[in-house]
Amino acid sequence: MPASDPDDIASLAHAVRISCMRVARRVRFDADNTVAPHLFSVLARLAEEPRTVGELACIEKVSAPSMSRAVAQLVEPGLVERHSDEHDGRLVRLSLTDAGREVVRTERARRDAWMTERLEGLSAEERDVLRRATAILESVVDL
Amino acid sequence: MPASDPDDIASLAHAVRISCMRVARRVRFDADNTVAPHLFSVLARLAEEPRTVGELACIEKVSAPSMSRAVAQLVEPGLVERHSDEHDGRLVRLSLTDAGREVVRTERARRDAWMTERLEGLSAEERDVLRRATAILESVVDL
DNA sequence: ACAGGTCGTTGCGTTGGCTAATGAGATAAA
DNA sequence: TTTATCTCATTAGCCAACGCAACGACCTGT
Repeated sequence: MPASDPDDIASLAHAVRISCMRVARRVRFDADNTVAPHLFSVLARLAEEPRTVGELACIEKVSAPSMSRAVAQLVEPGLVERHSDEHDGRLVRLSLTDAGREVVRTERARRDAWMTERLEGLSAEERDVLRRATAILESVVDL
Repeated sequence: MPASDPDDIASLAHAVRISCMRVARRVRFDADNTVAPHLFSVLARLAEEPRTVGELACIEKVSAPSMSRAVAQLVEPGLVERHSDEHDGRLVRLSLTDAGREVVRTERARRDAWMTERLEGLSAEERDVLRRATAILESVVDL
């Protein structure tokens, strides 16, 4: 049986990649963002847990100076707080303010709304396929 | 039956969105690109079929001037050709050169390689789920 | 105490995005 | 046919985000 046909897997890989990239693209575009995409990305990271500038720069794959500026833009409107580390004066601990958490919450709701709207047009079977697919994709990415 | 449970759809929407965005993110970061991302995106569109500057700008959701510059950057190294339209002198028909097609081919191979590698670890059933899921996602995005 | 390393910030050049304005060509009306 | 208008692509000029280089502040090891 052709279950492991290499060519088949390659074409599937292409299809999966294209689909995911298109979805991500649409989500980013359709959301007329309150916060700039790269700034929201930082907020989302800080929503997980407090971090330093260097950690954020590494996670977001940008240089330390770029992240430093991004953080400054989030501190200015009061979405992020700076705290100096007790044991190491060089470090700047960053965390969300209540306002920052609220921005993350509403922005996520808006992004999910776009997808929800489109999924409502699907059949129960199609949604079940997607449900199983997301579980598989998560395991693949986490790898 | 709970097939249309609104809450269920919302949580699925969130899961789908997150999965797709994570995959897209990983693909973008892991590929140390030969061609800049926004330029490759244009090449990929032209690989589908020849288009005009305006069409590309619309598809890629950028302004006409931005697309004009991007096209110029692709024409300069000989990846894209300009042809004036026979019936309408204002239009600039754009198409890939052989070199352009080669760039698309190798770049896609490199991007797909990451995904292929991970999909090889899956079972035939899991791959089938992904195959059906991509078809569904395409229809959802095209909507 | 001091030399070297790390963390964050600032200065500067590059690049891609936008809007406004321009030029070339099509199109419709007088 | 001539003129006005509209469309497409490009140019000009500005802004935002990035990276690199350089710096100041602060730890760490000798």
